[in-house]
Amino acid sequence: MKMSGGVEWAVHCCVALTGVTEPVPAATLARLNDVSMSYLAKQMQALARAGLVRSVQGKSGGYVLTRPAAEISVLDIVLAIEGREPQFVCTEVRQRGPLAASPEDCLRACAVHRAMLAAEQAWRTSLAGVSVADLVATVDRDSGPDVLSRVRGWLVSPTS
Amino acid sequence: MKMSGGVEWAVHCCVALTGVTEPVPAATLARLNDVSMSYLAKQMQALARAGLVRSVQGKSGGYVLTRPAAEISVLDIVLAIEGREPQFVCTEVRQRGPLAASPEDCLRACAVHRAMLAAEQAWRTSLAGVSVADLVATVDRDSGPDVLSRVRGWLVSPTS
DNA sequence: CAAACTCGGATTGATGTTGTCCGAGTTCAA
DNA sequence: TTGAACTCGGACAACATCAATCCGAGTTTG
Repeated sequence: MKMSGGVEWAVHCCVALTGVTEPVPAATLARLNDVSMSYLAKQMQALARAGLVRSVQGKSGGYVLTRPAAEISVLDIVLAIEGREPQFVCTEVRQRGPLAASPEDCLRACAVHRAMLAAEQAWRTSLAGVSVADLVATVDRDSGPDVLSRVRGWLVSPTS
Repeated sequence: MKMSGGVEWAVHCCVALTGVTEPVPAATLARLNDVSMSYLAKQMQALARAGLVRSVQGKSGGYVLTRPAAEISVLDIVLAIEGREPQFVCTEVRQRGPLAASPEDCLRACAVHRAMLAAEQAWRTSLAGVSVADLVATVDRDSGPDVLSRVRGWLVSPTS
């Protein structure tokens, strides 16, 4: 029930990529966050497979956001990294054992399953309501707009 | 990000234990659901450690609910099995790398962290709003009250 | 055209979950 | 009182998934 640590990196990378038009290599993003370059590359590949970023190969290649930040929700990123399978899988215990219910009585999901689905839906709705643009606005409000500006400038021409 | 399969068994066991005053052994609960006896015992131990059920040892021992079903939420069971650690752990990437923010600028949780916390809170709130008594009522409404009655009777004197 | 730089997937090690086992303790009955 | 059977409880392996790494395929650029 623990979320993959790569999700945090992926979200931070998406925030940093806002406002940058040139492709940014995975190695640059890794140095910015001081994390493993190879492993962050794996997360960026997952984002590319999900269509959130576009990968550009070649000498001055890297990753670019495919959509405006306002159209990328945190849920999109989480699903791209963690996968689309629901967190709770019902094994239909009511159809097993000596008092098994008949399959025709189990057309609707069982009560336990429905409670879990509702909770997961609430979770997804909350994440879907926050976009990368919202995160950018929050950071600007908290720490000032110059923080992200410096990050974007560093991504274009990294020093060190 | 996948929920432990033992959670499903634990919730079903709590539902089955409602209305039963005598202790029910783990072996009986395992046969009812046709699952591994030893592994279900592990889940029941976790419930006992969390104080949701009381374990009675000896010849006619077993497990009994400690509280009325209306006072046991699904969240209580999930936390007892999965643990109380939050699903998202912030590693404070903003304080790392060449553009690291100073610690005094990080007194409040970062925007990413807050979004994740809000989603997890929504998930917990949804689970906390469903009690075991609610699940019992739902099953009674869906399949009729005799289904759970037969289960309770079987738990007291199992055949086969 | 060649060289350098990029992404992409296949490979290995660490961590947590799933499943199993046997010993400590308690209750019941003789 | 004594014994025996039955219970829980924690310690023990097997499996799967996550974390981290490496090298090859492809592209751009000079």
